[in-house]
Amino acid sequence: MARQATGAAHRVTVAAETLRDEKFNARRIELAEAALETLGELGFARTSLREIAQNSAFTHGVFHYYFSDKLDLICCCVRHYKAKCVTRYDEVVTTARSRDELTEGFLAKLAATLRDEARMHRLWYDLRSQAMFEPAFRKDVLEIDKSLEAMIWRIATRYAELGNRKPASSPAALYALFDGLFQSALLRHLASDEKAVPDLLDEVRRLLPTIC
Amino acid sequence: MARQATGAAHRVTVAAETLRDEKFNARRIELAEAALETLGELGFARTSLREIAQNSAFTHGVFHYYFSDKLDLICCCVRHYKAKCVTRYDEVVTTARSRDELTEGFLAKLAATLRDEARMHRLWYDLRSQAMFEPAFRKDVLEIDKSLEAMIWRIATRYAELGNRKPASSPAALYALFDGLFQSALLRHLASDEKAVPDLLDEVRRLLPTIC
DNA sequence: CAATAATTTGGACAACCGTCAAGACGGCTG
DNA sequence: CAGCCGTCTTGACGGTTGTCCAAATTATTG
Repeated sequence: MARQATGAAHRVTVAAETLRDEKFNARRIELAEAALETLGELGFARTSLREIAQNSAFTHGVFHYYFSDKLDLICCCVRHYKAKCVTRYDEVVTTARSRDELTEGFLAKLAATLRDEARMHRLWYDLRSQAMFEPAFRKDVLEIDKSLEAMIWRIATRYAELGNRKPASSPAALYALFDGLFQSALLRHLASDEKAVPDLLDEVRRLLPTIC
Repeated sequence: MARQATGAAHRVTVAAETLRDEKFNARRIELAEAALETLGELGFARTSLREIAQNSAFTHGVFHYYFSDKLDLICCCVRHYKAKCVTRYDEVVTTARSRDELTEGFLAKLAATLRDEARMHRLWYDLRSQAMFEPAFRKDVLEIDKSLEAMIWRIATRYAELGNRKPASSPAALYALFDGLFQSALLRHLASDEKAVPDLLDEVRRLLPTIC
């Protein structure tokens, strides 16, 4: 393609290219979303491109057309997953007018996401573990981890603010605590432990006043 | 074999059987230990029986003779790994005569294991994530998690005792906190983040007095 | 020392994997 | 309408996987 076009012709070329790029990217996300279905069901280790294609409306060739290889696809999946996750509690944080309101709103969302999106969450933990082996995943995973930490920190600071206090520990420690609790609860929940969710809620309810 | 043997003959038969069983089991552990080498290097998803065999002194057929299938082998690996892990801090806990002594002993071991046994630890996180997909892993993983929680609890109660206090939070919350911190530090360490270990030590040093 | 059992070997098998490429399809442009 | 380009389908490829098995080897027993 004529990269050296100038003036109006150049602008038209550029516009057409960005349009195509956007379309291309939208398709990538469509495919990534379909792949997430299967990945959430089977996990990274057991998921093949063919299985992904079979559980979707696409053929396995399309995936190779839009992604350079399997890692590229899964990186795209992880990155896309991030955007949906990080804003989960933002509405609760901004609308809550008291500590109790924030607590109950947070706990409700926590329980709902643990129950309804267990497959996506277990995929996240799977991929985070994969990042310990596969360098190609690390950048994205570390970035998502940072933004999850920031998400927890927003909740904590708002909770503290509503009590005219400041959080008693660092963002890293707070995130580690909630992440650890959630991970443990998720495993128990997936193992059909009926008490997993209520136990998590009890624990968090007890913990919140002590950390802020 | 003559199961209905009685008296002395019976006892001899039983003795021979248990001896054989023990030998059989010892071999299983030998094989599991060899498998752990490769599993720690490649992770669950990328490890095949042939790869395990090639990186060891055994042929791939032996593994199938001692284990009914791949899951059986890996379950055995996990179970064996457990025994080595859980006692890591016990000596420090029993010999420490002051809070500072316990703190420094704990931190030293923590840093050492994060640096020297990173591969085994990442395998543990990998397998714990696999348990969220593979029911066959769940029982063993949940059991190990419980005993790791108990391990942390022993440290915490001893630390509290040395200050004539009681731990300020539940065993589950304490374990979640330390596990979360360790997991995050491990990922950063594997990503060649020089500050991963010192940051973890700082965080734990700051945290210990606040939780007991 | 034979004979029986336990262990080990290494190859065969079908199924599956990621990757690739040749060609078909359909819309857009000149 | 012809030709091109981006998109997509389909099937084939070499390699790897878990599993199994018959034969060889070693250990144990009578």
